[in-house]
Amino acid sequence: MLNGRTPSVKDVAAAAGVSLGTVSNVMNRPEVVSARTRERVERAMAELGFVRNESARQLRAGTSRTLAYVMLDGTNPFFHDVAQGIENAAEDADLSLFICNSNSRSAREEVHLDRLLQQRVQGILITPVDPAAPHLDELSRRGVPLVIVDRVRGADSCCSVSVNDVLGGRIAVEHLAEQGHNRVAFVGGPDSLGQVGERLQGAREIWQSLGKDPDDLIYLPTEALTVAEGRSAGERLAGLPARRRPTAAFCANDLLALGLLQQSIGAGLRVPDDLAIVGFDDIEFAAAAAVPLTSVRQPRQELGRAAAQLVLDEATNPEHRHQQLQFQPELVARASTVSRGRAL
Amino acid sequence: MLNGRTPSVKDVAAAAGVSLGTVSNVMNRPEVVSARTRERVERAMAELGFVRNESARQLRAGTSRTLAYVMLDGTNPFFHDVAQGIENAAEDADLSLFICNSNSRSAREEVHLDRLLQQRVQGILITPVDPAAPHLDELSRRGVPLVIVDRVRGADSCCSVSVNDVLGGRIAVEHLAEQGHNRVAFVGGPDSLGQVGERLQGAREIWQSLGKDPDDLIYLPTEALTVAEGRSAGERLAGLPARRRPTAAFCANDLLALGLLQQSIGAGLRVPDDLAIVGFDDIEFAAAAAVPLTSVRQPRQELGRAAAQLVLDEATNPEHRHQQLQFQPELVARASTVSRGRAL
DNA sequence: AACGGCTATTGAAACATTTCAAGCATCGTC
DNA sequence: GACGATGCTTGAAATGTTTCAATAGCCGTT
Repeated sequence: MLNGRTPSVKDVAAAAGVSLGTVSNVMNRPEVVSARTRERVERAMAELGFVRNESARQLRAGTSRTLAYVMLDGTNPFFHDVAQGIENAAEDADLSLFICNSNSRSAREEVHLDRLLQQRVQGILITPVDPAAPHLDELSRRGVPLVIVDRVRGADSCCSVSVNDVLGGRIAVEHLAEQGHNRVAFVGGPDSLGQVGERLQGAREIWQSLGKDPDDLIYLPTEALTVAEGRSAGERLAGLPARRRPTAAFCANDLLALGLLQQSIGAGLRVPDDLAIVGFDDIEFAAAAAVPLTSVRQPRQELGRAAAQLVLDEATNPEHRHQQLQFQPELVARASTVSRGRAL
Repeated sequence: MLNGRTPSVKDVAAAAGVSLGTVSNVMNRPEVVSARTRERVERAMAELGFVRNESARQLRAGTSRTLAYVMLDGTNPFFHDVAQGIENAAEDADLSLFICNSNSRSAREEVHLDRLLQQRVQGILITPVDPAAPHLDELSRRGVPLVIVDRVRGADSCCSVSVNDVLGGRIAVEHLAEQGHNRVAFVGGPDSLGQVGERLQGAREIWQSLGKDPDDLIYLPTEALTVAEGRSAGERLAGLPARRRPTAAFCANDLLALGLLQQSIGAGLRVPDDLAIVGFDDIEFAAAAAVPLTSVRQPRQELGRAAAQLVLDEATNPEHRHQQLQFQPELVARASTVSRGRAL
């Protein structure tokens, strides 16, 4: 009767001598069924090795038990920390988390979103390639709970969770100025990326308000936010004529900073004495670098957790209002900007 | 008639003036439906914004379109590279990939597996906390296609994909011996971890066959394979009396090696002149370290891709035989073992 | 005009669950 | 001993697809 099939509620019901509905009740509202039959049903389940079919459950109940996060760049540990924060929140709410990776490709992002729509996930968290992409509007229009992570989107068409990147740029450069640097490079790009633009803006603002010459804040553009690009920026830096060469660099993220650090040390520079370096994100490897990296810390896990809470609110609370949450970054000073034995 | 609901095949059929079955055919075997009606149906879908309900599809068709990977440690980039390899293979097969993370906790692993069973995923790839855990047998017994990644399991109860860790240990230590080191530390632990034990075994084998004194291969145990543990190992290393202190260290993975590297440089040692260091895995940050790290490379993405292919074979090919695939590791020599300007 | 062979479409059953109104005991109360 | 009330259990409908046997239409042959 069960020939090889994986057992269904029907089989359990038969084995326990009760009806379908009772088995379902045991799973979904155990309090309405008497202790005696509950126990009988549970034993039957265990004996048969019954595992509830989630597709059928979801089809009938109309509600799924999963959240999804579409991350921007799988090679950047920052996003994995964000994902971990989401996962923790999801675990608390007894939900599963689907993790996808767009690898910064808009087409791939769209494929993932389409599939998530088919899965009828409860909500989608995303760090988008382009926050203005029309396929994101599409989601809102469909009424899928949506939260933008680490970016913001025009108007309040949906929730977002981000970090004050302008402020991040300010504190990074302020720190360098305090250390006595008068010629500083900003390494990052492409500046069409929201974060890069804002971190640069913050850097320029504080530089100006400190009364420094704008020409002494040098923009060193990169093609991407990777270690390799950081190295290449280092080479360009070394190629500058000595009187124009900066004594410090503020990198738009830690991967760039690590690349720059590596290239500089390899070229015989002393860090921080010949070149001070500040990164952004404070990923785990920042502290673990051979010269521990000063960095602007974002509350990565917190970011993910907050985003998950927003998406759950949107999914469950009918009076939900879209919010733009913003966290404040914080400078973590380490050896890459502060000489050993030299007081702050 | 459609009041707010998300449209179903039925709505599409009505809008296009055809039957349910035809709409389904348009999606699943477009070749059997005439160009004219196909076009009509497709227009109706676009107008209504129809998105197929995957739960219903899966319930009826009995087959899901997802694979799952349960990774061991989300903080280790190695596993993300493996995941990327799986993802690529999944993409080629037009499947989605569910990524879970057990964070080395057996209980969490079990929760994930249970949920994946409920989802009726096509197959499960896993780097288990303990390859002998009974809940893995449970999966095999249920007939879920299963592949163990980066570990092996007794007998041929299921497929596995791994790297020859004994050989990895041999080539690492052989390389150090070639560089003239006569006193070498092995850093890693706990040695209940399969990889750690086998890498250590390989190290001991080659050490002996080179005719060196076993007492000069020093085992420095760690609690986990993390950067912090690497630093702590560095402190213990520094604490050894000079005549017993090794001139080289072979670390069971790159995170340990990076921690050791950082601690050593911070303590004023020159790498590789005072201490040569070899890691294992060749994660991206290995090459990017301030002293680029010599490491034993595992074909990480290849590992994932091969595992995905095995699981797909098991899922689709009735004549599938379990296989234990093993890749060979390869030494990547960099500055952490080879002095600049000194020929290999 | 009947027929056979195509191709394109249809209709109904099936998938495994949840939900809910209705039914059935059992019990205490008058 | 009738009556509600209470507490469990049941049976059937509903969810959105896919699948497949059956049918309808069409064309060319005889």
